[in-house]
Amino acid sequence: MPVITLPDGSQRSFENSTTVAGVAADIGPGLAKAALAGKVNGELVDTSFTISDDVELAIITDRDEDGLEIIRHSTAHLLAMATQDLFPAAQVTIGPVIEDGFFYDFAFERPFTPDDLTQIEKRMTEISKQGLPVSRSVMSREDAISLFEQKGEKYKVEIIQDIPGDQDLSFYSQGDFIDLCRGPHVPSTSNLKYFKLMKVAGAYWRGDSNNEMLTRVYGTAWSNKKELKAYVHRLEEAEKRDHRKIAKKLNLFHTQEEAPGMVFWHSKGWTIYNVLENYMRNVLNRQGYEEVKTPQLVDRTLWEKSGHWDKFSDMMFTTHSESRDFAVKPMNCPCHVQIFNQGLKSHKDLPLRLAEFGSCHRNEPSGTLHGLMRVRNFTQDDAHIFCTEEQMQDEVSRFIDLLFEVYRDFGFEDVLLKLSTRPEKRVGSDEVWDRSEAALEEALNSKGLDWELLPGEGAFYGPKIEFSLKDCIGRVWQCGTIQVDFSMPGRLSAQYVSDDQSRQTPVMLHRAILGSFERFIGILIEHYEGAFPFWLAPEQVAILNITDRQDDYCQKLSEKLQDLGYRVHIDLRNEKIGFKIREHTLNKIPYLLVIGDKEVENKTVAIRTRTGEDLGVMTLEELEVVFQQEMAKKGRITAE
RNA sequence: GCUCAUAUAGCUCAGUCGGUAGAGCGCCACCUUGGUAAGGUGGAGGUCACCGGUUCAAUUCCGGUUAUGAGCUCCA
Repeated sequence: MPVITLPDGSQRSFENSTTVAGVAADIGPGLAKAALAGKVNGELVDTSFTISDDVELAIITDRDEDGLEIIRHSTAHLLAMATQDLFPAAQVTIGPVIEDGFFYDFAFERPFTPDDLTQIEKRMTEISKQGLPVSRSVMSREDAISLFEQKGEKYKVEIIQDIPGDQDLSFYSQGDFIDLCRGPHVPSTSNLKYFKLMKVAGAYWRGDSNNEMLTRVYGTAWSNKKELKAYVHRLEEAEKRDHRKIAKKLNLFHTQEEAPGMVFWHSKGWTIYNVLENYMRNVLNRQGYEEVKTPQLVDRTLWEKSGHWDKFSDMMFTTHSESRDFAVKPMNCPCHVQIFNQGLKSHKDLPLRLAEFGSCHRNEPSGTLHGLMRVRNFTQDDAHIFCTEEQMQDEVSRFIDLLFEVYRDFGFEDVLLKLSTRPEKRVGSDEVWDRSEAALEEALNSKGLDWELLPGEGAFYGPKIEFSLKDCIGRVWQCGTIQVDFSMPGRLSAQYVSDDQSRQTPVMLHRAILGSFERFIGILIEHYEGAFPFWLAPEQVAILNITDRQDDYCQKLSEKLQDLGYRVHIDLRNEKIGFKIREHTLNKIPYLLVIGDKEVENKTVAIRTRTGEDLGVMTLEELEVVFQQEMAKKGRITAE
């Protein structure tokens, strides 16, 4: 006689064992219809789950986050069923839930076309309308293997064979479709109504590029029509933020076939770049970094010594002169060690922080290039900190503080942190890896930061923390990083004299805050949707005359503001004021100064923002105050 | 690098079931001197990405190349 405790604390008792669906029906017919699954003592189960003991139970509907996830998971099954209905030769593999939707990977003799997707989606709707019951069953491994072998589903057989242990496996079927799955699933295909297939793509079996490529179908699913529509709308809005589109409109940069993965910076984009570089230069100087500059072309032998040639030679651009091989530098660190190695260093010189805005080239695979986010020629706000092992922790900690301080200047509050640990292919002893991983982890934990562990994702020479930001459609891009390196200083013979006169090898920390200027600017464009805050805007203020009677005044005003260090766009064209305002507003210039006879007479400016706000008329002195406040604020979100 | 898709004027895009192309915006000239998101008139501008094939004829069909886009793999 089970007693069931519901989330609100109320209890219901039943004569005999019942099911989740039974409890829902007991509460009310509305809930019975809406129930998608249950949560029994914190564990998600199907509505058909039998309850015979006293339990805590929550009925899951499409209003719960868990409910939405179940809908997406079940929709992936619906997709697989529809696909096999239409293309019986297609083999099923995996179909997980992802952010905003799901996908399913199929093995088929040819990739699906957009037309196929339309057909599949139509079939999914039909199956949904049939309201096929979804039922769970349990099979032994042997039975499961023979069943799927008989069906010719060799990928499923492989998956089943890889599940460890001898426990029975659960299966879900709807109509004559059956799939291996842990579940839970919705009780009926009629619970799946608001979905849309989004795109086809290739994906490697088991994520390994040595394996065959499968056809992946992406879809999205929601609990109601409104949410589905909102999602589609959100995607359309995000597309407008695409940095490649905005860059064209605002004339920031372009790329062309002759230089794939490299950027032709136009004047306006390059202005932003320079503002960023000078900003970082100031930040780093204040933090005790020394700026250096090292060669673009360096003899192959240095890259062999550093270990990079071994791992990355095929991704380096090389050139040849006077019977020597050179590589265009893919990174700055070996060069910085060369500077460190000039002159005997003392422990009193540490930590020594060498910074360089070094332009690097990497021959990234063509398929990975992406606007400004992934390029073949980029410049990092790169620096290497040479320090003792004792100093390492403090340097890492100081760096993290600095990074967050810098990010706040751009209004970034949402930063994803990841700690990547030792990969299979690596240099250095396990003991050294233990210590460096612990140092990074401790630095994160001591600040109480949330972070994600990525086992095996570290660089070959050491573990790293990555600081990532999201682009307009939620893709995550790594920007900042700090990496511990116990190996390269030794490989390149870096040494210092310790306080006991012995020669020691320093630890090297590789670190960048913005990461590549290219990528960071890409993120900034999307973050601000092209409306850069005053301190970053390529043109900060536009001066517009009403008629040519005000030309002289406008010229003098422009010179004055330029002398004060502001970036001025002066527009004395013979156009109507409305036309000019529209144009410069669309170009997202933060402030527009309108100058007519009245302003000339009173030595004032009429000021208007790009958001259409009229700030009235003010003197040059008052204007300066406005501008100074803007400069000081940078891109910070003022918390009030 | 892999899979699929795409490539037409400076930009956004239409079009040709095979007979060498069009719109809007922008650009140029002239008129207009106009007070807060588009004044008027006229004009110029394209080897339809590149290389081959089929054809009397290819921007259009087919193949290849390059670049771009989405995803996968990779990212010192």
